[in-house]
Amino acid sequence: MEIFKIIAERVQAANAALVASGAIGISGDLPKFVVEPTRDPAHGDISTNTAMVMAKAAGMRPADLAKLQVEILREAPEVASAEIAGPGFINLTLKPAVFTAILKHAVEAGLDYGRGEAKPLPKINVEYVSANPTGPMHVGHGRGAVFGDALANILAFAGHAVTREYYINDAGAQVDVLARSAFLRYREALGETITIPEGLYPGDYLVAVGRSLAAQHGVSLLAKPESEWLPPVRAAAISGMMAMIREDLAALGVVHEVFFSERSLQAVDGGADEVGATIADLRARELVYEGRLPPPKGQKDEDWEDREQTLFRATRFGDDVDRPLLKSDGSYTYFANDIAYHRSKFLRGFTQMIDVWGADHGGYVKRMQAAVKAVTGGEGALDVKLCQLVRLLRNGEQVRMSKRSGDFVTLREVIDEVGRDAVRFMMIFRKNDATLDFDLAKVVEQSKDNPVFYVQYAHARCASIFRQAREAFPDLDLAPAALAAADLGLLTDEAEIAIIKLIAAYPRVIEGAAAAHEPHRIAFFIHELASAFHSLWNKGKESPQLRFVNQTDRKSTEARLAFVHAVRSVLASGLAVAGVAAPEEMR
RNA sequence: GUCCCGGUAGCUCAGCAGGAUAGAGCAACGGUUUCCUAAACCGUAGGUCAGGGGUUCGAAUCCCUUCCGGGACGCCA
Repeated sequence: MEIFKIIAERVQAANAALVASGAIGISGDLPKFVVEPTRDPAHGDISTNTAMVMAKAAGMRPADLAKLQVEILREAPEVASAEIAGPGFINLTLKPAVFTAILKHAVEAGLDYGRGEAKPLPKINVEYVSANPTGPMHVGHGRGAVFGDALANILAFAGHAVTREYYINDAGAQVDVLARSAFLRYREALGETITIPEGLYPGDYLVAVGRSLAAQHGVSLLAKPESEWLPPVRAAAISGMMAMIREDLAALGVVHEVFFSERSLQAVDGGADEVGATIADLRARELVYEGRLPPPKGQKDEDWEDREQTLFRATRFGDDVDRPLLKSDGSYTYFANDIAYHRSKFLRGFTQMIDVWGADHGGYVKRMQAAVKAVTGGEGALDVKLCQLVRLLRNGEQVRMSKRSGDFVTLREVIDEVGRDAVRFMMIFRKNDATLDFDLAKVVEQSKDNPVFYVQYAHARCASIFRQAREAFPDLDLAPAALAAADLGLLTDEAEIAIIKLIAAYPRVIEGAAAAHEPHRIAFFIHELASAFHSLWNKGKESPQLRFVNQTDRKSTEARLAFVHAVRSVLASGLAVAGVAAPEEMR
């Protein structure tokens, strides 16, 4: 088990014993405390604030309380010494055997080190990308795609059952516009010269759709009225766009298990009217009513038409205003469809939902969370992760992305230029809610300025050490099981100990990143580990006795190879979560 | 007018669930290569955590407020 949890249990037990013996007078639940790694090695290995958080309830001074706790904690089998410091911290120094045991475990577990125990329930639905099927993905979509994918990886690694889902917006007016644009390309494919009017999609990615329509239908669609040609053209265009999007996603290494069609929620193409059912459901619980909304404030409201409409009582669940479900023409609003969609997730057994959206949808969060609460009867929870904009740069100069002209920079172009690994790593090497500068020139640089390279290089160095060892000691068994048997107590250098502590913290980092839904923590962690490792490597230049492979010292070489194997595993594990390759060499 | 996100070193950003003296990288300056990949490392310098109140033993972190930047605001998706 993870060391921080073990110590937390020791503290818990100590507190319980003190309460039971009457030494501390607290009734009911004990206050929550934290057990965390110390930042300063002078403070020992692990520190807890338990005395400080309990002091008030116990009516004691933190120091007095800590004195009682320390006496018990000192006896714990993992603890070498325990001291009270500062305003009442309890600092624990662990026995060296604890760290060698952790390292040994990491060596044996390899890529499984840090993996969480399988959690029985609840399963989690992560919805991400969900780019409209009206064109190729751009860089902003790419950020959401990588973020969602890495988040799903972390949750899965932490032990959750995860479903990765893509919501296809194939029901709105914009897919009709797409169909009309494709129809023009169809006519073009039949030999006409076309001009694409304002308001339609000009991108030449529809040319192929037009050709295949021409091949399939010949001239037969030309004579038909729009009401007849639109459905088949729309279907062809959507499937063409989705095929293109899937290719873009594949180029990023992103794979969804479920592609969910918005259209499938409606009474079209022979489907059931799930949206209507959802509204009826809510109406039965008096969460839908007919009423009027106040006009939006601070805006010119000349266009405002005061009318009665069908509203969802979002305010009852924390939203600012009730939200319309039907447009003036009687069709469903996008929001109504979205409620039905999230209801479908709930009906499919998901109580935990995560949506990854672009930041421009921030105004939509409250109402969607309100809807999820309503539609799940309070059983479900939705977390929305907003990804901020990506600014594309080249040597510090902003690259213009003009969607109107149809020649904007696509995600695919960026991947082709700098590679999947660079795109993926950079996309999560920043908090999701901060804007991201993505410099096309910098991310292909092979230097420490480029974090992608820096981390991969550390991994390659680990591999290089093993190649070295094979030459120096041809008879040495390099299998993990054999390495784990080495005398790990020989690893006593400060830098080595510091890295072992990082390795010990990895499971905790995974758990924290999974709980907070923050993939960037993994990226920063492996970057830090890589840095510590590069540093140790260079120490070997000045101090040959610190080198990993030491021809004259078989014992220490064995121990260090085990150590390097653990470092390598953690780097590889973190890179895998990020979806980035862990290369053996980088010549 | 309301709501959401951000404001931390000259620049780009971390800061884990409130903890001990606020950390990296870049840029600047100074070092390290007969030696496992110098594609790397070490050191120096650099801060009123936007401002002001509050809660707390303790605040960059939580609450209120002001300022600045970005985004959103019925019948678009």
